[in-house]
Amino acid sequence: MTRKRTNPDFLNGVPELLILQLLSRRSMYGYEIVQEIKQSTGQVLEFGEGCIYPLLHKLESQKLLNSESRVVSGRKRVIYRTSAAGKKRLATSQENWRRIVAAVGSVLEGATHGRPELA
Amino acid sequence: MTRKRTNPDFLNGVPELLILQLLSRRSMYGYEIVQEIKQSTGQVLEFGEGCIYPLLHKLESQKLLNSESRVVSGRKRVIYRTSAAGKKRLATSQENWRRIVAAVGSVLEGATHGRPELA
DNA sequence: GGTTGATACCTTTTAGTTTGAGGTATGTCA
DNA sequence: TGACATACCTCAAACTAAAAGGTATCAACC
Repeated sequence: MTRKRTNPDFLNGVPELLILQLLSRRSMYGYEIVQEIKQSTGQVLEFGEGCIYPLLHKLESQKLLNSESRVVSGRKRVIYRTSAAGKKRLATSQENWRRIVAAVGSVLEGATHGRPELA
Repeated sequence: MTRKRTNPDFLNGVPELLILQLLSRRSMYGYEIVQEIKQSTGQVLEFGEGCIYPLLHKLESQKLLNSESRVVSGRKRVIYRTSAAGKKRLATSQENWRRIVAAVGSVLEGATHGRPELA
């Protein structure tokens, strides 16, 4: 309808973080990643192909991912995997994520200035 | 080169969430909010005035905030407070935040082991 | 008296990101 | 044959925070 959210709350940078994480465990191809994120978050996070594919290309051009092309039963697959540099980036990105989650949590739970009142 | 991040990772929508939260506890003015967020997060989050002021105006125009002008020792202050509608929005926004944090966490902590079953 | 810095408000421009819609092509199943 | 899932890809639109600039008052300092 009228509200078309092209850049929804709280999701900025999350696709990149998840891609680096998933591909550090095992290699996957784009379409698979889209499905995997959907499933493993119980449909809470759903990033479309229009989000994932450009990101894979960007991360690969930054040498954070390695890729390899295969043909499986007639269909082309491009298989990606997090590189060594990608794992470094993943580590700092994870830490950044946790720092921010903690900081937001401290405001939400009202741990401002020694005022441990009710929430 | 000094890369200029205009929309940094993980922060999308966070300023709005924090503003609604802070102003649901007590009324504050813009400049105060900027300082408060900086302090209460230990400098982890620092949103400039160019981010906060436009947001205050937007939230007020959406009736999520009430405002009141005062003059304190010659300086004008616009004091804001979260409205009833704003508290509703705050509640859903908080829940959304927690859902996303949990979802991302489930991927980040998702061990290398087998597949989790349906809930 | 003049300069600096902190307070307090505001706007404009810019860059980056997800979305959604669109496109191509193959294999499988009814 | 048609429909559908798979699997890849691209592009414009919409939204948001950052940065930098602007106005004005007051307190402190030399």
